[in-house]
Amino acid sequence: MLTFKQLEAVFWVAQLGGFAQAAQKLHTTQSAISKRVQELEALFDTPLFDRTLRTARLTAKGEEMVAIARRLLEQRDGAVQQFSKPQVTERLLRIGVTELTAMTWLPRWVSLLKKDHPGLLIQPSVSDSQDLRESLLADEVDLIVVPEAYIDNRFTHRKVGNVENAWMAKPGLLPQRKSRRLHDLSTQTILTQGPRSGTGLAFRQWAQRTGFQPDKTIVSNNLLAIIGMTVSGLGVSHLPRNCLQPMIETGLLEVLKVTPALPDVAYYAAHKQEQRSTWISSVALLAGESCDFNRSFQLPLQVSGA
Amino acid sequence: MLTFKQLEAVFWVAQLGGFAQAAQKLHTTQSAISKRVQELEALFDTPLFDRTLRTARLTAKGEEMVAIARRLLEQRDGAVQQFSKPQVTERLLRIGVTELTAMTWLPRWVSLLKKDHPGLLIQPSVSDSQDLRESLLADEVDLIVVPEAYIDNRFTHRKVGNVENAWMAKPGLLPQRKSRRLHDLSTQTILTQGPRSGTGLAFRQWAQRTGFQPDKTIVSNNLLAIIGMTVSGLGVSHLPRNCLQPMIETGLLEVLKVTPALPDVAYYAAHKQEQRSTWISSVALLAGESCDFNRSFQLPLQVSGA
DNA sequence: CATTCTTACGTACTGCGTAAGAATG
DNA sequence: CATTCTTACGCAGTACGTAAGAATG
Repeated sequence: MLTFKQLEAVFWVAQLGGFAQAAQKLHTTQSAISKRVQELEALFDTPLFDRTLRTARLTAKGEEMVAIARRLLEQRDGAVQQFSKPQVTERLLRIGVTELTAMTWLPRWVSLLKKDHPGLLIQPSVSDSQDLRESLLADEVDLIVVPEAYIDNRFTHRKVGNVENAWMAKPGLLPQRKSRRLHDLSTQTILTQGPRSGTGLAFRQWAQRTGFQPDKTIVSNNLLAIIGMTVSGLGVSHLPRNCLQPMIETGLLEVLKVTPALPDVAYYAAHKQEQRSTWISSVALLAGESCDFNRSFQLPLQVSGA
Repeated sequence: MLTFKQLEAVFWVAQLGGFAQAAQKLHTTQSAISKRVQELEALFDTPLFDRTLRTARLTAKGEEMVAIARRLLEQRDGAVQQFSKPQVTERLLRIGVTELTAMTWLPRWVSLLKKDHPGLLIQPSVSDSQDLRESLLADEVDLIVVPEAYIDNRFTHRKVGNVENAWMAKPGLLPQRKSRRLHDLSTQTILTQGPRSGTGLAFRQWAQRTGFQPDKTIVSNNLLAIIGMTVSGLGVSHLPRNCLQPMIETGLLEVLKVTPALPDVAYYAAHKQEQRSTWISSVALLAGESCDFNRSFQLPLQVSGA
């Protein structure tokens, strides 16, 4: 069983360069530290320190473990700190959105919020849907806007908009044709988002259902990166249609008519049902009013000179 | 002391709706679960379950704790799984970049990589600099491109480029003037990135040194969101200059001449020094060749209709 | 009165510290 | 031969299981 004590041991040994120093730091003895490290080594059946030298030197696996330990310990300390502080400032509104929202209607929403609630401190953070959902559960944000799939009974939610998707590619990448079947795409490199993203998840599930299995894929966790790589002709991707209209009109992207068509994705604003709820509800309402995934935005990326 | 056992207890009690079920799941007794939960409640001096009901119901704080527990346990399991798998596929290249890189020269880099290494599976992930650094340490990515501040002795690194920053705002937001002092900005709302971002960190340190203390700030973790809000006139921000040239030319943004000037930020490609290094080095070299933060890209955002 | 959680108590065991041992430079 | 980590061993405290108690619906 992995424990924090073990992680603390390897971390501080690595940090301070010795078992003795780590022992002092953790208010225990060298012996205990040695044991905890050995437990960890036994657990994963791999040495973490090079014992041939007199002084403790990390192995490659040890380096990795230290990095993992640092992360887990930071997570723990952060969680403790967050949980310990009794209340968040009342005039701070932390909203979480995905990239697509950030690119389209976030500014308008913030703008309306500032007008309706002057003096309010707004903190918009952008992340993938799964991260946002977890942040909301852990009370790290007050309200999120995510695809339907990430909505949960525990949240109060309200639909804010719909996103229409389409297959896109660099014009000329594929032979010109009126329309095509999904199968025709499977030899192409498919650019898609990771499983932590709403669009990525929806696409994966849809691909599963339709039995679509592309040969090659490039996976990224970032919409803009996908768009950029698509524009550069690195592959075919499924992208929000309407907001990319200008890029289609200027000939940077081409919409591919493919059957069956990609599904729409519905977006919801969600927050916890608590005391602040009534107030937060008005924020969610404003989200619904300002939401517009179809507003066009222009070429966000250079065309690669490859 | 917070332990995984305690977290597992509250998590599974919440998940399965009872102490007895959780006990079964964790191969122990109700009594032990009860104790672990009580330890946690004592640790934070707050009830996690409502004991007035016959069946276990979470309190508000309990909900929060469950979310925190879920996250920490997921982190742990992920770490274990990652550490347990002996080796990553040799033909998979996982690169980590910041948003700015994703928006400017990532597609070109990927394009060159595909040309030089056909058949290579490329996985670009986009995140903040601190995240990327941690991911590299934990062997979750093979190579990252981040600002100088996040480079570490443990990494092999190579400079790839330089980013020139400037103060920007929506034209007309501030009274027209040839040039201004930093002090003149302190009454404006400052849009800036969070402390986990390279630019955000550099700015904070710089602000500290120059004694700049803005009245109001809007903090986000996303460059695109900052740009969007700036274009919408929500405040003044420090942004990469050259790549936003088209937005300046089309009158969406205005560069403010302010003394003292904002510092440049140097970007480096970094990777661990290991067996694969020689190969990875060539990837880093290509990064240096394709890097160009000054390539213009056009308006990535709608103008807010607020 | 059945179900669900808490409390009490005796036990087993894990993890700790002391101190001696091994290895290195 | 001093320093650094490991091993051995006995001890102590912790966490556990059993079983009885309290509270709820």
